[in-house]
Amino acid sequence: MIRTRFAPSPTGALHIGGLRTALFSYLFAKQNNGEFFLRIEDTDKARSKKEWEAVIFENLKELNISWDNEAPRQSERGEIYKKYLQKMLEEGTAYYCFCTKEELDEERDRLMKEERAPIHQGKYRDFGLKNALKKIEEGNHPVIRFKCPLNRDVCFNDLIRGEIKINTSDVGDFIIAKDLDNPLYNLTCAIDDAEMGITHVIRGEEHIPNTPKQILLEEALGFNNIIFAHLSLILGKDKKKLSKREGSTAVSIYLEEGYLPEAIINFIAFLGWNPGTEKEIYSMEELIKDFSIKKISKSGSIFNIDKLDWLNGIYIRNMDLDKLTLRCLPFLKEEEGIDNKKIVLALKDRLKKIKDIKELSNYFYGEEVFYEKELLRWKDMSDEEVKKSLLQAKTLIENIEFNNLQEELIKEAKKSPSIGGFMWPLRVALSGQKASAGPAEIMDIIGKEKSLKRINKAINII
RNA sequence: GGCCCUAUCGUCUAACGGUUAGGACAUCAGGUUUUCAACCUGGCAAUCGGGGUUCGAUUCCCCGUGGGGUCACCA
Repeated sequence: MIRTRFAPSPTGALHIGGLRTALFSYLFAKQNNGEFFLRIEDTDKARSKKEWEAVIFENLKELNISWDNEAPRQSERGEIYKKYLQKMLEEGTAYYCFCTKEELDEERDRLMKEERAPIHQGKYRDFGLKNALKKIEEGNHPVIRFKCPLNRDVCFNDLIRGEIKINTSDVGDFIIAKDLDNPLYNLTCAIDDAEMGITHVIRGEEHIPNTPKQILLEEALGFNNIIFAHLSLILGKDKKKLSKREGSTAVSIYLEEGYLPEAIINFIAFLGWNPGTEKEIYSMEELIKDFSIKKISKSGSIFNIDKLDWLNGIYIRNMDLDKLTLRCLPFLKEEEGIDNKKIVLALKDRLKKIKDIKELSNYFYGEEVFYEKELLRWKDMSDEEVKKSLLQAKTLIENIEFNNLQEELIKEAKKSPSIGGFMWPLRVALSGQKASAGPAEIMDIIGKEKSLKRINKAINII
């Protein structure tokens, strides 16, 4: 059975790149009737926070990405890692290293100066466990390094990039644990992937340099091989990797702004993948069906918010009105006699994201609207003409039922010199806006009394 | 700097080695509309450079160049 996983560190919000990794892993597992797991990589005790963990869970749920089983926390698996570490130490695939930070820094600087890769040369590689243990007894605190095989090519077949080959001389004796109780990423990752029975690891390109390390660890520990697929990065406008630190990369921000989960998923899926047809609107079910790891593109893609806006607009327009209204409610005011559902209907075509409705709906509420007198003027009308037009509208409105407003207005407008000359001043009188919903829609929402009040005010301004 | 990844319109991308290099977003123009949206029609716009291989290269190979990643007692 195919098993994939998403293994975030709870050191910050779920970000766009992480979401895509999770999504692709999820899609791949589900389309193969496999399992998709979550794992919390919180070995960095200082930076990991339970709050972030909660946010990540919450965001994934809201986006409809569900996982199998409960997500294990690495911080609770210390004994397991310890066992493996001891085994490696005994078998000699790992060793204690007593180099000090200063020593290491010095070595690093020297190698850089020599224009070589700053890879630790393994001073204590052959020191021997017995000697090391004695040194520990004397009060030294070593780290644990992997004893990397010398000058060997590590090859793996990346599902997206094909064969990748890295020589162990470019890997070096990397640190796998600070001590027996504090294992580091590469070790815990290799162990957990094996213990969880992960078959395919789909992750970001930044992990390519970690892959040979994990493969070497797999070998040393006698685990099965895992198949890797490395996704290209999602880039910012500056063509640099989207950084966790920028607020705008946090998935939660997009959710809060009112990007619909379906739209976000659809958009993210198309960042670096497409079905090869011209179909662009995809539900999660359709994605599971059509997704193909072979069609994932190799080059990085820039996060283009314009396209998200467009997609989100489509989802908003296609949404059931009641559901959409429910979504909009947090951004709308409450006023007696005002039907918010009607406001949503009147404005939905103008929304890029749900939150937009907050600004766009202001003029429906309250008694008065404020604006410059000049705004009431349609093209080169004179003051008298504007006033006359508004009076004409006033008379009409006083004498009709609010049933077929649009029809009545058009009928009346056709009697005047120009339709615009009638409609524009009326619309501005009602909304106070250069751009707004139509006068009929506004009056239908705010009612006769408020409409007349606003028209009267406009007449007085002129 | 070493190692690794990568290269088609501004952006996301399509194209068994043979296409007028296609689509979408953005943009521009027109239509519709009282305005703004929405909607419809149309336009502009790309194969990084140089060598090969081949009858033929966006596609395969090599070398440049550009971009990115990584080289932590972070993950």
